[in-house]
Amino acid sequence: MDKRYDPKAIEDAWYARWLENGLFRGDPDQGGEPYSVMIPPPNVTGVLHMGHALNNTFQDILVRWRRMQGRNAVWVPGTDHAGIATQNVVERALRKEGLSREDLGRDAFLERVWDWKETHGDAIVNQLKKLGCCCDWDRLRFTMDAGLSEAVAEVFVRLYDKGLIYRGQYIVNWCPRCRTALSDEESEHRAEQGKLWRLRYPVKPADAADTTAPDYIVVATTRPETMLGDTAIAVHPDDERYRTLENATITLPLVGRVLRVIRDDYVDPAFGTGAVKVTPAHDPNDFAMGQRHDLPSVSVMNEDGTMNEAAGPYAGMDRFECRKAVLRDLKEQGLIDGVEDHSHAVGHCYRCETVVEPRLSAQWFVAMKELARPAVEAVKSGQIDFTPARWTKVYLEWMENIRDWCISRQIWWGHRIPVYTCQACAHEWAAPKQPDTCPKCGANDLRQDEDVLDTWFSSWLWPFSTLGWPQDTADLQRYYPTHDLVTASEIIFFWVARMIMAGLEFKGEIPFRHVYIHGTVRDEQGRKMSKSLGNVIDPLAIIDTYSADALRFSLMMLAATGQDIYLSNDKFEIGRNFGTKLWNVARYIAMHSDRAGEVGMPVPDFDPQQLASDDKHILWTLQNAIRQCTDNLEKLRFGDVAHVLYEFVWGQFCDWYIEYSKASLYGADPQRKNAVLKTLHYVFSNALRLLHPIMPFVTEELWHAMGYGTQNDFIMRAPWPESADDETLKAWGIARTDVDYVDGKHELMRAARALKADYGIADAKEADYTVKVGTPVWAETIEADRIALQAGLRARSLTLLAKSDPKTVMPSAVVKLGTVYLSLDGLVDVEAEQRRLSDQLAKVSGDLAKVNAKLNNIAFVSKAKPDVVQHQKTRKEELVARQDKLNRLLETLAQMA
RNA sequence: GGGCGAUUAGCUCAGGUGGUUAGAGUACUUGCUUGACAUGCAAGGGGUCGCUGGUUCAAGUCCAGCAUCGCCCA
Repeated sequence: MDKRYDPKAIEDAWYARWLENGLFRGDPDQGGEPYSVMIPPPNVTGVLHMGHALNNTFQDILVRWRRMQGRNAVWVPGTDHAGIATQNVVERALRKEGLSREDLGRDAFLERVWDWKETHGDAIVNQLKKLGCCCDWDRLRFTMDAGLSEAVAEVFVRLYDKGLIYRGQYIVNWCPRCRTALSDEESEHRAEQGKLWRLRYPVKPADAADTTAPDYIVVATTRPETMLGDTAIAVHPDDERYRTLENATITLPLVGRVLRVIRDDYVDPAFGTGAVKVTPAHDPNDFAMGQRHDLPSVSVMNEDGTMNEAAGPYAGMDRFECRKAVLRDLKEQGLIDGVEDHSHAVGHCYRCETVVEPRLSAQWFVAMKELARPAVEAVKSGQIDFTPARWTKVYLEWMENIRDWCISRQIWWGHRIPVYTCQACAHEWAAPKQPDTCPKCGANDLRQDEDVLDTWFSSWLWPFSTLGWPQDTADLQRYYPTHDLVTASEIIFFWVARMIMAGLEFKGEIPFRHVYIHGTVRDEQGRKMSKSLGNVIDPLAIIDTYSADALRFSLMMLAATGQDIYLSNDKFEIGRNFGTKLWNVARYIAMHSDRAGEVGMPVPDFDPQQLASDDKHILWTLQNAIRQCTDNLEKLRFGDVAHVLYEFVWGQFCDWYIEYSKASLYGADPQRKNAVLKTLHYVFSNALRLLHPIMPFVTEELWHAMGYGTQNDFIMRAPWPESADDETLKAWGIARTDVDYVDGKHELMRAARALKADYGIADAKEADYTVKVGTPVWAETIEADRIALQAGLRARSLTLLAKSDPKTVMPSAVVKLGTVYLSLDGLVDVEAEQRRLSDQLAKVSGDLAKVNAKLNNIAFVSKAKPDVVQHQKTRKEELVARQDKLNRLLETLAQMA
């Protein structure tokens, strides 16, 4: 093996070999309990960012793990057509050629979009491959595919025929730049510091002689330009202040329109002046009032946000320019009553960030209430659960207050709404396929609706449309419902909730069992990563510098369940260093092995006679690690899995067992050497498999380098480790006392090294040690383990004392197994030694006082659980023993001084 | 305005159902070209667990209030 680990040399190669061997392929005809995951389809315009890397690493871990467990696993990948975003991209390209989409016409434009998709649409897919994702690429889907389009049309027709899709004039979120309607979810509200202007509308009393009437009524608005479309003034029905205005004439300034005064509960009499201007064509609440009071709607804006003819002299101006002009003119006429700063939430287009304009237009909607009911039930009953559980509330909250979904978009790229109107008889109907004739009158002059559907109208079918629905396919039968859905909180409403509704409505079954919501990737300062902030960390650049494994492992180490992840470049050193560590330990093992392969798998028969306590300890610790990994994966606690493995591989295996093994591997006893090698390979081959889901590449490389698999026998399909049962451990002669002893030995060795360090002796330098064994039980064990202990301590000599104390004064430390002394060539610094032991004593005495306080408390002894009390008693014994030893050592020193 | 989350070492964070001697990574200090590894080894310093009350034999952990920050929905 190379001295240096070079991930670049192996990652792409292994990925290619996995592909060649069809290891990612799901086969519905194969046995095994199915396990399926649907990728949250990234936009076809997308470029892999850290959020994708995180999201897909989780999924890849789950799929690889389940596959190793023997499940019939499939991970279905794909992209969505991202209607608005993709159209924007292509339009931008056209503009460079001086063309607009209208210049091309609908068909030619769509051809251009398809061309673009064919050339650029695979970018993100290829990037997922760099990450190592084991998606079944043969099943790659695109929301505009023939199959998925068929599903979309089918669903539309079903809902239409059921009366759940309707068209109507409503206020929608309108993006003047994209020139399309958006759903409520696509309009992102952001707090903005705006202004609230108070405008004066002149009042002419019904009775000219009435002098009590005010000269004007004051209304407040944040969007003055909309006043051009006002058709009424509204006050609260109980508001006495405005009684006199009932029959007065209110004139709309600048326009001269006469406004009605209406009384409506919607108005909050305590807010502002208690009177509000009503603009039914430009505000959803005003629109509702308009409906209630039969008000005319005057739209003053064009699709692109410029003012139309109804705006009179302002026609042609942009809406913001018009705002300035209106304010200027009102000011000239003395009709501005005041202005104040006002912070309010303003909707922005989630694609282009343009300020959304509420606009009256004819759109298609899905009535959601009926669809939501079973979807609420599915979560309430626990059929579907969320991790972390708190998202359940968020989901239910939204579902229970669900609003109808605006699904029409005034763009060209997408699924065209399959509604046809007969030009002869005006019959309107929805059809899954383009009809030739009107089913009512037989005429063939038909017109299809011009709009396309919201992209999410195809994404919400994703869990079953990707498996072939509406055809009843083998895939569908085998892999639906899917198991885990891994996604971010941002799209719970957009996507997760809607998929649940669609699954239940069209498949009659939930689309997935578990929803795992992970956090958002942020920069060091906690800001979202964005191109405009320039704080993006590009996962591909990280892969290039540190490797995909390093990226994945680092992300998992940092991923606490559901919490946001704060990243900086140097965070990825965690994974890189860990990968290097793995590589080096493999080199070490390989260096000492002539015939590695035969001991990797399956589980070897360990001869208890041949196993030393350290061997038993690492074997026991491994079982523990296996249990914890499986357990944490089942609970979707990815961060814990990474931490368990890090601690096991580095903290236990490398730091202790490997060091311990050196004495045997460099030693002369072939039997010991053999037993240690066997243990090394068994532990390492298990560790590699446990690590494989997180670090697929380096584990595959080492699996082969170590000879654990034959040429075409990949770790990818090696069995997931199972912890040895009690019987096996017994057969190997492993008992709890072995583990306790080695833990105690580690403590002793650490204390002994600290003695060296305190006296400025390099760790590498050999020293003479004496150990006074504290408990008779350990005496035998330590004596039997003397060689290993001596080697571990780098001790030139090791004197074991069972009963007597050492004759001379030496620096010492008290540990569970006894007292360890360091022999010095020079003089002992008595004062320093006294200080050190006194510090230890102070700590021990402090702890003892706390333990005693508990045990002397009758309430504690009588009320606390017996095992808790027992634990404190045991601890007390330990502390007392330590205290005694320390006192004795200090006495001896005192005699010296 | 409503809801949710966060507040633990200089920094980034773990601490499922209350009982640990409060941990990790990183940064820092000191010493190490030890035969897997300086992308490393060894030893160390560093914490009133945001504040105030409460429940309990026992609170970083549960409850209430407050403060600061962040997110979602109006």
